[in-house]
Amino acid sequence: MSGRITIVDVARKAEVSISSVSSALNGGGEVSESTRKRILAAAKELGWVPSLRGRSLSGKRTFAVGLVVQRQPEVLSSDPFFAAFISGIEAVLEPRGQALVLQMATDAAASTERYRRLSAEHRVDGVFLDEIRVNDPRIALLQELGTPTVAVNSEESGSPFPSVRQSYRQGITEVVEHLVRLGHRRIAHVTGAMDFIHSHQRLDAWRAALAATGIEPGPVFEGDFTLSAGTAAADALLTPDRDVTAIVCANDLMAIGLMARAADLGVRVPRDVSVTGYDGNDMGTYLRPSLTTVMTSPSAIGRSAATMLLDAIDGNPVEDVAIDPARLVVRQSTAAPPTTA
Amino acid sequence: MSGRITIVDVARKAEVSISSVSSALNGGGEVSESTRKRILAAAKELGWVPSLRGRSLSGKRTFAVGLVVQRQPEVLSSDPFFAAFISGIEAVLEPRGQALVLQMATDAAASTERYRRLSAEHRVDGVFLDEIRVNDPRIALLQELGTPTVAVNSEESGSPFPSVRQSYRQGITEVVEHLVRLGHRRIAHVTGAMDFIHSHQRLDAWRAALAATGIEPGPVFEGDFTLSAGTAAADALLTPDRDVTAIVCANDLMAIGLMARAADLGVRVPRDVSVTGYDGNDMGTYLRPSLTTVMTSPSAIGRSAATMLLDAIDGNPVEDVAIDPARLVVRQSTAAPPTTA
DNA sequence: CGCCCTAACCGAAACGTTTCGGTTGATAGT
DNA sequence: ACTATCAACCGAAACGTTTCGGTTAGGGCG
Repeated sequence: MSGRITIVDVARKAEVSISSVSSALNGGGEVSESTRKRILAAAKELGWVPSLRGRSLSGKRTFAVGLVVQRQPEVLSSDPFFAAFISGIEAVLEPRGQALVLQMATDAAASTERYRRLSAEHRVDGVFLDEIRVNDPRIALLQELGTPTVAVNSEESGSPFPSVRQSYRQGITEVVEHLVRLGHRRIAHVTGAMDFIHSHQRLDAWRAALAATGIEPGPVFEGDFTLSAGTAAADALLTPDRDVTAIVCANDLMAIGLMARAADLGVRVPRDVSVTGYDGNDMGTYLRPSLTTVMTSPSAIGRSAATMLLDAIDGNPVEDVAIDPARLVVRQSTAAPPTTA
Repeated sequence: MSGRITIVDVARKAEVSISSVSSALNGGGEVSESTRKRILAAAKELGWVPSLRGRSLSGKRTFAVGLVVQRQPEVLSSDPFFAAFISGIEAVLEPRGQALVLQMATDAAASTERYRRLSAEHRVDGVFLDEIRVNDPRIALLQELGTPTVAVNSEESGSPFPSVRQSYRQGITEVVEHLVRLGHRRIAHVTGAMDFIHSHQRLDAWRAALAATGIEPGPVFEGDFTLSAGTAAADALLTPDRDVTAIVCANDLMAIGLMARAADLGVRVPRDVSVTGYDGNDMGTYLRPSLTTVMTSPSAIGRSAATMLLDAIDGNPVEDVAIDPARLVVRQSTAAPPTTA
């Protein structure tokens, strides 16, 4: 109904050619100030908004960017990362008239396929690359497609795309130092799914921080970032003859799952064992005990990533961005180890 | 780089006209089986995918649908509803070659503005209308714009758009009956933000269920769906001289916040007070005590909504859909009231 | 006064599809 | 043998912009 008016109607009303209308809007060509005003007035009066359809065909731009998230629905539903990440992206996109195309994929094959189509159909001008995996096939694909891309927390060297990163080292070092200062000497780690590079990053950071304090690394349980992995970790680590007094989890969800199972096993947190998470999930504040964790900034990451991507699309040079490092937040789930030898 | 090939290249390679290529793909016109094969082979060999740019200009279709979510970032970050809802939508969209444009708005004005632009720019073929508010201005707007729209959990009569609904009555009735059966006679309610229609729906259902059992409604605390509203509710309802023995919360987040504060106040759940939520947040399973709640089906709602919207866009008649009602899930946070008079 | 320059504006092509009326050659009917 | 019919295919317009080369009128200059 309302979509009928086009640039032609505006041109007719303002008594100019359509090329002048276009120039008036985009500030491109030479239009006198008086006619520009007349044109804008006519456009406003008619309620004309340039159609993206015509615009993108002509201008080779879509004014949209893509994000493909690859998750098992299970993890997704309780993971707050993406909501905040996306809201950061949107905060940048909206004032610039861009839109976000969000797609979901359940496995790696589906995920690369989505990127391929996004690019082949010209649905977006650029994409975000997040949650990078070991030997991630999307990297080669996006390079081959030539689609402008911004990576999130990619590896610190050799990433072919500009990247925004929030350092995990400091936060995890702070966690370990915090535990050591409390007196812990036997500190375990529950990893994320090991096909993600950030699982390795966090594991390595945990090892390095322990090495720096001269303490032997405790047992490592291989998790997968899910709540249920946390309960499995509890079963594995909280045996009656355990010597572990603290457990560093690679994300909050696993820490929460672990604490739930600990309660079932009669292991008290933090009195019997200290537990830490990673992310800064709101929920952690409302657990009892509340969760000591490392606070990340998904929204800030989204803002930076979006800014970089739009710059890259415009053909401007883009530099890597480092967000202020994720930092330790001490809450109730950590305390001195039990004094019993 | 790879985006250069067009329908013209395919036509040339297959030695036909571009209109035949188009027909071969869309199954529309009359093309012999042999040439159709030849055309498809040529297309495949060249790796041609029809450009959405051209397609949408010509066909007046964008092959995208829009969702605007309006939330304070705070709530969003820990609310799992949207992730599951979106994944349900995507499950339907993807096989049909459609994409989801996701936008975020922080207040009502921004939200209507996003819908307006989405429509004016022709960025999408239709939209979802979710989290409907009392006197929601988006309803009149979308009617005026004429954009195909599917509503989620709209009011049961007088909605101008086809709607998918999951009944809340049964679940809340089950909650109340469950509590009454346990022996509770003084049952409070913590509402959501009262500008949402579903806050009223849940409040009314709570009242009705109590009325049906002949019990007077207990106190009502006006919350806003956030974790911190839950703690405020705890402070208001868990006074030392309280007579309330059970609290029905309008969502899980508030129940979780409430339980956290209850623990701080030394009020034991469920021994001193029973608490229930609404949604079926995964997290509720991993709290101790775990949360008795009403399990909703955001993913199924998303699937139905997407199916309906695509049908509406195709001009097919669309009927309202009712998802299986949300049902009570009993976990640890509910028990018999304390026996002390 | 004639020339060139420039500001201001216009016309038309181009972008990549779909669609629809038109053409062709073969087949069927009488 | 001639025409009506039909399957198969083609040509060109249309969708709504942007862009770029071209035109015009006016002004400055020698």
